[in-house]
Amino acid sequence: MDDIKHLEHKKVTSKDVALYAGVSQSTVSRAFSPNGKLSDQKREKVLEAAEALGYRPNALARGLISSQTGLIGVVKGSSFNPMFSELLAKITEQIQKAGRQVIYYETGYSQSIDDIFDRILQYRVDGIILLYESLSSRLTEMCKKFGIPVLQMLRYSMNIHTNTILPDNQEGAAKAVRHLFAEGYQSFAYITGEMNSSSNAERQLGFITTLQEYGYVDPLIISGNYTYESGYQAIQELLQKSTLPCGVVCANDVMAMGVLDAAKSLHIRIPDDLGVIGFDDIEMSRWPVYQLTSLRQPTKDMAQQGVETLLDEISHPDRGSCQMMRYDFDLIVRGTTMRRSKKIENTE
Amino acid sequence: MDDIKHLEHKKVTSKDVALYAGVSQSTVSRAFSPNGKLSDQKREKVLEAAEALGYRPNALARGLISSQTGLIGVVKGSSFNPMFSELLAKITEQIQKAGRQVIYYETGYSQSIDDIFDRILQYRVDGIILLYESLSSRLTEMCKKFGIPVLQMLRYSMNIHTNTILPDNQEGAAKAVRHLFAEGYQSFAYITGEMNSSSNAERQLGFITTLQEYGYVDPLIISGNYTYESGYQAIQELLQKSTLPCGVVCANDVMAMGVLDAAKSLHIRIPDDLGVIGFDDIEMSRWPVYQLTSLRQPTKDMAQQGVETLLDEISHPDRGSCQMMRYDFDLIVRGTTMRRSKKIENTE
DNA sequence: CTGAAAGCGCTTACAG
DNA sequence: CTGAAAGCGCTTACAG
Repeated sequence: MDDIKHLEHKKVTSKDVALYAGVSQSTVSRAFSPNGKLSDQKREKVLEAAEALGYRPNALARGLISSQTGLIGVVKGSSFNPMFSELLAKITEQIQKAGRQVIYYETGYSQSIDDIFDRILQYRVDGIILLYESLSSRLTEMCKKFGIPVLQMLRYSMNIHTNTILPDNQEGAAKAVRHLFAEGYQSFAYITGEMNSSSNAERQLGFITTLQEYGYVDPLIISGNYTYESGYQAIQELLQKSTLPCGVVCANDVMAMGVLDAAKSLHIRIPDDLGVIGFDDIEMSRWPVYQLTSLRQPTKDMAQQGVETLLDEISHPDRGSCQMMRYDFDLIVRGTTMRRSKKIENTE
Repeated sequence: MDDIKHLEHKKVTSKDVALYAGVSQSTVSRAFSPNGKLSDQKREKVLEAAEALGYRPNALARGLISSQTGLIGVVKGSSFNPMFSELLAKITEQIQKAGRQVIYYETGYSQSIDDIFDRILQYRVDGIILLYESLSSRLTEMCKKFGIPVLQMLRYSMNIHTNTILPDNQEGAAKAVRHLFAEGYQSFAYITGEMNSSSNAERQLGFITTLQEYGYVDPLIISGNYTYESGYQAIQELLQKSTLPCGVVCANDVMAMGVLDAAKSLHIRIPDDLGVIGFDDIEMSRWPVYQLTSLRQPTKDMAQQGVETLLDEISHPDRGSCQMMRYDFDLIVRGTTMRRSKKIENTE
């Protein structure tokens, strides 16, 4: 029993450390405060005592009194897309680096986003990041009332004024079209993602308007839903309504792979008869069997800039900024579109 | 200016609500406590006032006094494997359902796991879940001192006594071998994952011991590292050292896909000449081009049981349990191994 | 440079 | 059933 009691010095407080070090409790507090002024001598004494007792300042008590909890609420929309996990990882990294913590929520299960916000606000987070999840005006209002900055990432909500970070979907699609054009395709098609996705809408718009610049009106649009199966099936409609060779832009990589696999089974030559581009540049795009040309989101930049912007707003609550920041896709060119470049290579 | 001040009734406390409702502050507190006894009449009054003022109890103050913060620290090892993201999602779901919050950390970046634990402990979490991350004995000791229960998932640390949840890797590999045997393969190979992975070690062991039961000693083991490329290359060694037909067990699906793609390029017939099984049952395994037989981890059960076990330990800190819980893989049979069953189908 | 004291927003015995 | 009061573990003016 004595042993156990000896081990159980769990709840060590600044008072205990003060007693042990022979200083006041305020001095202990100062030793652990970033901006606490203290003589080096005393600080060392306190730190030694703290070390000996296994003391760690209680972040809750700290947060309660200083009204900075160090907590950032991160709410992720539920989705199978690995890009979101990647972005979550990078956001987490940035927040950790800044000495803050992520309090994490995922929507789409039992909890509605309203319930989640209710909880987040109870924990008095310093700020909130929404990852692929949209914000209602009611919630925006609530955050404003509580003075909590919000950052939206990857999703755009109409009439909601918060800082927002998005890839430049329209320009990404434009890059895709220009590339296909440069490779010599003269017929074009776009396979859509889900209809309620703002990313899809912007990509489709970019596809259409860029083709208009080249004099193509009313290009072929085939309905998909971001799944492999929908890409696999899209090829039928494509063959009916378009002539080969054709350049196809898919709203994501997974669909593009469906297109490629279906095309192979029909002995359609890639990239000669069919050029294919996807969005996201997922890991598989590099695989020898696919060699898929794709548009990659600059997740690292977005995460970095996003966290920086949020932290900036936290330290300057006065300026209620609401910028929309767009980030360019990188076009990663691979075998599924290298029609002309390949030919040149071959004839050299 | 008046407008702004009017909007800025941010920090509403229980005191404000008490004043508004004409009751004492303790009464307000009771109205929001799960086990606070209060007359329905007063409760209603308080809830109305709270609603009117936009009051939310401060979880930090609550945690400070009740020494239950409602926070569960979740630490995920950095990895590209989408299975971990899936498990994270399901763990998060369970924790949310239980009315607690996830405070999330990811290792592998700048932060060492020691630093992460330092932060976690400052936030006085009620418990910690380690997801594919191993625990040192120093940290285990520390958590014990603080009285914080720890659950390990997907990784086994020697001599570390905490509750642990793992898939039954050895039995999973055994299932794979038995299935290949039933499908008529008489030659076998295993392609390994990374050497420091306990999952790989267990799967390899299951592969070898099960074959021994069938009288096969010293089966072919080919080195891989969980990547597509390593699977793609493994086929060369396989063709040199084994005879077709051969049944191949791969330590994960991604490698299995490398094997399949390489085999196709060499015109090896699947499943007649080569049977292939992977682990994880990732989304792509279902794709028509792969139709990969795979072993699926019961992530939902593991998440459910894991969170339940942890919460149980939190409410009963006395019994310092340290169980190892194993979960069976489900064998999902698809085209890459249906040798005999396929033949039967064909001849019918 | 340091200590005594007030207070952050709650919960919970303790009375009545 | 309800209120007054103590206290959770800190930070931070306020003195000295």
